[in-house]
Order: sequence, then C-alpha cells, then structure tokens
Amino acid sequence: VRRIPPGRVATYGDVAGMAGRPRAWRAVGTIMRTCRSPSVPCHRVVAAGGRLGGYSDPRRKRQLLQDEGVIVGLRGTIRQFAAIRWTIRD
DNA sequence: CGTATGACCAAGA
DNA sequence: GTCTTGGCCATAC
Repeated sequence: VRRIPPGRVATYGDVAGMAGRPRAWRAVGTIMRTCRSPSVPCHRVVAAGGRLGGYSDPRRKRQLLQDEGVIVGLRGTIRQFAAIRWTIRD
C-alpha cells in the first residue's frame, strides 16, 4: 500500500492480488482497519468499481484524496477511476 | 482451539 | 436504483 503514489488509488482486490493472494480482499479490509500507521496511505485503497469504500472517518478519507487531486463524487464515486487506478505495472 | 465479524466482491432478485 | 446471498480470509474473542 505504501507503494501507491499520491493521486492514485488501488482497490482492495488489487492490493490482495499484488500481495499474491487474489482472494484475500476481505482480509485486506481487516488489515486496513487495524493499521493506524501514518506511513501507510490506507486512504488510497478504495472499493471495487471506483467506489470510495470504508474508512474510520469517511469524510477524512474523501478529504485526503481530494487533497491529492482525486475527485470524489457525492455518492462516493471516484472520477477518472480507471485512469488513476494504480497497479504494479503502473 | 471454535466461532463470529467485517474499511470486500460479484452476481441475483 | 435497492436489498440479499455465497464466498473469502485475517483478526478478535
């Protein structure tokens, strides 16, 4: 997750896949919930289909993303999702 | 150890 | 569009 550049996002499924466990997306959510380390930009991990997904404080998640230039619609839809989605291949 | 619970996902109804 | 279902797997208890 730390590899995700600012202004880019990855889905829970993407993270699981990059970790070599394609079916562990649900566990990724568990890990993100547990992880409080500021060095891990867990706000860049979003739900599949370009939706915002959960966070300890959803408003803060939206704020952090917006500060990096990621535009989030009112219903939690991420604009230009396909374009800013990040994977290992970049 | 067994069971429950999600910051999930995709498909159906 | 909404709600439900079955599957998943690391934590929490």
